[in-house]
Formats: sequence, C-alpha cells, structure tokens
Amino acid sequence: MSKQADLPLGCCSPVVREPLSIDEVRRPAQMFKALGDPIRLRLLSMISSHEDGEACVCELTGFTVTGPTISHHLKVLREAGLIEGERRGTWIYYRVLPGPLTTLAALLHAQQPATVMA
Amino acid sequence: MSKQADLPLGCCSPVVREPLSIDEVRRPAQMFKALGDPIRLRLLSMISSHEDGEACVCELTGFTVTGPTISHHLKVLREAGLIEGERRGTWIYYRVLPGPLTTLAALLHAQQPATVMA
DNA sequence: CTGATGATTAGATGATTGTCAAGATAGAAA
DNA sequence: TTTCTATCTTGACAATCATCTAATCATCAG
Repeated sequence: MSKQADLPLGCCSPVVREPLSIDEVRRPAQMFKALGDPIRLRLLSMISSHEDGEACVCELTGFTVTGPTISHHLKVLREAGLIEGERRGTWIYYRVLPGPLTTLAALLHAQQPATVMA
Repeated sequence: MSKQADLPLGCCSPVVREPLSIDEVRRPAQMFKALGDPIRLRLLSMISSHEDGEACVCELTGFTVTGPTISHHLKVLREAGLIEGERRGTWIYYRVLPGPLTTLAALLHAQQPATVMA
C-alpha cells in the first residue's frame, strides 16, 4: 500500500501499481510468448472470429505451413491456457478461453503509466 | 482503407470480428513476443510502476542475470516499440509508451468470443 | 475387420534466442 | 588530458523453437 499512484481513471480498474515479482510474471509471460508468433496470433483470431466462437481444425487454413505445424502451434496455445479443444466425431473444435485474455488485457492496462489525467 | 482497426472505446466493443491477416498480425506478434519473457515483463512492470513512470537502468536490479543481459532485454522491448530510453547526463532513463500497450489490450479484447451478447 | 480421412505425435534439422565475458562508448570529474 | 562510472555492443556458445517428413491415433463407412 501507500503505493497507489493516482489511478488510471481513463479506462479501467484496480491496477497493480507495483513491480511484479518473477513468480507473478511467469504465467502471463508464457501466455504472451504463445501470442508472440504471427501464425499463432492469426489462429487465435480465426478461432475467435469464427461462428459460435469455435472452429474446426479443418477450417484453419490459408497458411504456408503444413498440418503438423499448425497442430504444433495449437498445442502451444493450448498449453498456455488460451484455447481448448474438443473432439466431436471426426473433427476437433477449438475455442478461445475468455478468462486468460481478459487477465492479460488487464495486465497491459496496469502497465500504462497514468498519463494525461488531470 | 476499410480495415482500420478502430481502437478501444469503453471496454469491449467494436471488435474486429474478422480473422486478422498475416500482415495485420505481424507487428502485434512482435510486441507480444517481447512481452513473452519473464525478465522483460518484469522490467516493464518495474519501469511503469516507478515514480514518474520512468526508471534509470541502474534501478532495474534484483535479477539473476548480468548487466549486458538486462541491456539486451531492454533493447528487445525498445525495438518492439514498447519503451523508449533517454540519456540524461550519466544515466539513461526508460519509460513505457502507452499507445502500443493500449493497442495490444484492445486486440485481446477483440479476441474475446462475444459471449453474453443476448 | 479393412480402408479412408482428420488430427496429433515423434524424430531430425536449421534458425533464433538468452546468456555471459570482454571490449567499446558516453559523460562526469579530476 | 586521464580516469572513473554507467551503459551498450560484440562475439561466442548452449538451449530453445519452428518446421518438415514419417509414423501413429481416432473416427467413420463399407
């Protein structure tokens, strides 16, 4: 406490205004890392923008890489906790988990210096 | 034209509801990648939470790695466009650039499946 | 069961990354 | 100038990563 620099206002919320410890930073860093690849970011975008918020792997096309590589990237996103997959018959459907992304977005807001307020 | 990713607005909203192209995804991916390392995320946190929103390199301590390594990570953050450094006399001060982080946060909101929409 | 299709896993390889030691650069002080 | 301090750059190395091919798993249709 004591450290609450005048809050953001601008947008949102109860912001962490202290340096994050190495432990606090580990999981979000893994998530950001998962987002730090053009193919993976595009996959996420394709899944979340798809009808019903889920997409069959067979619809995740248009890349220059092979199927197994797509599979690998989906696994990275999955292990980071950003998406989940479910098999329904022949096909496997992926959907984006909303919670983690919200957490990351809040973390970024928290990193904003409280500029321009006054 | 046409594709202007209009930003934030309140909270969740005029969301890009189309899959992002590889080109649109390249720069944000570079930024997420820069955030995808525990040391760099902690550095960002230390800088933004520091008084006046800026911190001297000499204050960015408490890591297990050497000076040059810190310098390397600062360079990655700088080249990703997330921070900027300025020399004032003997010391170099870094500060977090608010714009890019806002853009990334908005992008994450955009990736949220539009749950709860009535 | 056999064959066909969708998706993941295993193993190999070239590229990228994180790290350090050593040298270089910028400014302040003597 | 020279010296000292603060920070960055270079060069090298091991570890990690993205990608491929080939093999395997899961499901459905005969």
